[in-house]
Amino acid sequence: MNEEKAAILKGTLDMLILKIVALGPIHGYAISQRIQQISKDYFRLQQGSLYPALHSLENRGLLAADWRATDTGREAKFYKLTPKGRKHLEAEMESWERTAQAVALILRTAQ
Amino acid sequence: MNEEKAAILKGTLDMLILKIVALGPIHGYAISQRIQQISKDYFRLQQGSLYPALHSLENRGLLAADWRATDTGREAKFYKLTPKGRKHLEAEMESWERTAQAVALILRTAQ
DNA sequence: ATTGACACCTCGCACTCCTAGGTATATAGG
DNA sequence: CCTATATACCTAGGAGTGCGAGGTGTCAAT
Repeated sequence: MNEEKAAILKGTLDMLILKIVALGPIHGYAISQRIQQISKDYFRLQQGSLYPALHSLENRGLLAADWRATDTGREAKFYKLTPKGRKHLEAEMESWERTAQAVALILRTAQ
Repeated sequence: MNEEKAAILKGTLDMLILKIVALGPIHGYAISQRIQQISKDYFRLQQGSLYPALHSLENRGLLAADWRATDTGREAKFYKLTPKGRKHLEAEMESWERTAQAVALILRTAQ
C-alpha cells in the first residue's frame, strides 16, 4: 500500500534524462540507477519508459549515442547531449520552474 | 509559437481543482477563471478538461454539488469539498511536495 | 548448473488532458 | 430587434506519455 517508490511525473521524463546525461556520457541502464539514486530512491524509472524515451530523444537529435565498453567490460550504448539537446534541456528546465511556481501559487493560496 | 498560456501539468489537475474548491463553494466555470487568475494567467484550464474532471471527482465522492443561482441570476452547479475530498487534497499536496523536491534534487545536481 | 545483476529491446495498455464540437441563457451594442 | 459576447453547462474522440509484462543475451558467483 505504502507506495514509497513513485512513478516519474508525467511530462518530466525527457527533462530528467537529459539532465542526467548532461552530467557526462552515460548508458541507459546507468541512467535509471542514477535517477533513483539522486532522487534518494524516490523515483523509479522503469525500463519500459527509459528505452523508448532514449530512442525518441536520439531520433529528435537531442542525444547522440555510440557503443563502448563499460567498467565491467560489457558493451553498452553511451549517450551524450547534442548542442540542440542542451538548448532543449535549458528550455525545459525554465518551463518546469515556471510551472512549479504556478502550481505553488495555487497550492499556497489561503482562503 | 510562443506558448505563453500553458496546459495543466499532467497529474495535477484533480489537486488544483480540489484546492480551488477548498477556498469556498464555487461553480465549474468560475474554477477555470480562478485557476487562470491565481496562476497569474499562466495556466489555461480547458472546459474539455474541467467538466470531466469535476464529474470524476464527484463520482469518487471527493466533491459534492448542488444547483444554485450565481450573482448574475443564472443557475450553476456549485461544488464543495467532502471530508473525503479534503483528506485526498492533503495527501495529494504532500505527494506533490515530495515529487517536486525529487525533481529539484535532480535538476540541481551539478556535474 | 543455476541464479542474479547487468544491459538492451518492444508491444500494447491505461491514464490524462485537450480539441472540437454542442446546448442554452443573459447582456450590451448597433 | 438582432447579433455578438460572456456566462455556464456538456460529450466524444483523439493524442500523448509512461508503465507492465514480456523478451534476448552476457557475465559472475554460488
